[in-house]
Amino acid sequence: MESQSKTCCPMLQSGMRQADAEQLAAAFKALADPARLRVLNFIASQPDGEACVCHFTDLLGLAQPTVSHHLRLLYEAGLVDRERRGTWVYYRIVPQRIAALRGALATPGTRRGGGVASPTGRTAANLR
Amino acid sequence: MESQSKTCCPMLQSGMRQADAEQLAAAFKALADPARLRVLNFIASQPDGEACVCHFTDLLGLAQPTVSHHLRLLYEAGLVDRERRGTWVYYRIVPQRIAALRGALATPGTRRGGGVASPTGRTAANLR
DNA sequence: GTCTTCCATCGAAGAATGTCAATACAGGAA
DNA sequence: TTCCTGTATTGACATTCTTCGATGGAAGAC
Repeated sequence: MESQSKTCCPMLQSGMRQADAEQLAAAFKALADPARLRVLNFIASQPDGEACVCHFTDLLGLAQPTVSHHLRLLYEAGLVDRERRGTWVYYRIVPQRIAALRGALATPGTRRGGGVASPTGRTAANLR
Repeated sequence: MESQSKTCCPMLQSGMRQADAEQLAAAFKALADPARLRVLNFIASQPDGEACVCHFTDLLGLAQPTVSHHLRLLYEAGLVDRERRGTWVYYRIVPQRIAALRGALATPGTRRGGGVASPTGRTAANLR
């Protein structure tokens, strides 16, 4: 058998820049919490695509300030939009933003390996 | 104009259970770091779909134990697989796992709102 | 055997995050 | 105006995460 080569494998400098990685990571960080995922799921399950804050506390079993905190993170991440109507505040999902995250996980073209933000495709750029 | 109703909107109990949300959140948490995203992107950009650890330290500009820590998190999250060949250890992406996360962000059927793990579709169940 | 290289683990410091009680703010009703 | 209700903000605490230096283990070269 042929012996192992001296170096492990050919270096092929990747193209994902640090700034892109940080933006993408910030977006995924907003998803990386069960309470926030359940909020998003709940909004998406509503017939009119929106939900008011008053339901989230019961849904999550968390204190109201905690819920408000999570909603703020989702809002600042651009994943949800909000609108005040009278006393209540309604939240709805921003579909383009979700789609952008899905795109970052897409396998660009025919690449095997499951994707994750192509270096050349610059999928991360779609996020803002 | 008709006055606001006394309650904000009809409750529609969602179906995402806490356990599902926690599993999904754990997976997204593994993605929620720029270093780990760059690792995944780098692996995906390799012609043979794998990369050895020795390249990651230069790529990330982090200390070797830090890189090893991130690789461990990716491995424990099931996002990458590893194989020792001689002195070196090679990592490759687990495409099904990435696809499962992408599926959790998919809009099931014709639902508006961008998806996020359908309550009835049980996309989160595909993760393990 | 020893030496060297590559990678993982341990232990600790600092930063970030999740949670809640208390408080503040905004809008409608009386 | 005052009161009440729904939501956001503040401040504090506990937990988790990121990072690195020091150390340990595995495999090949000698």
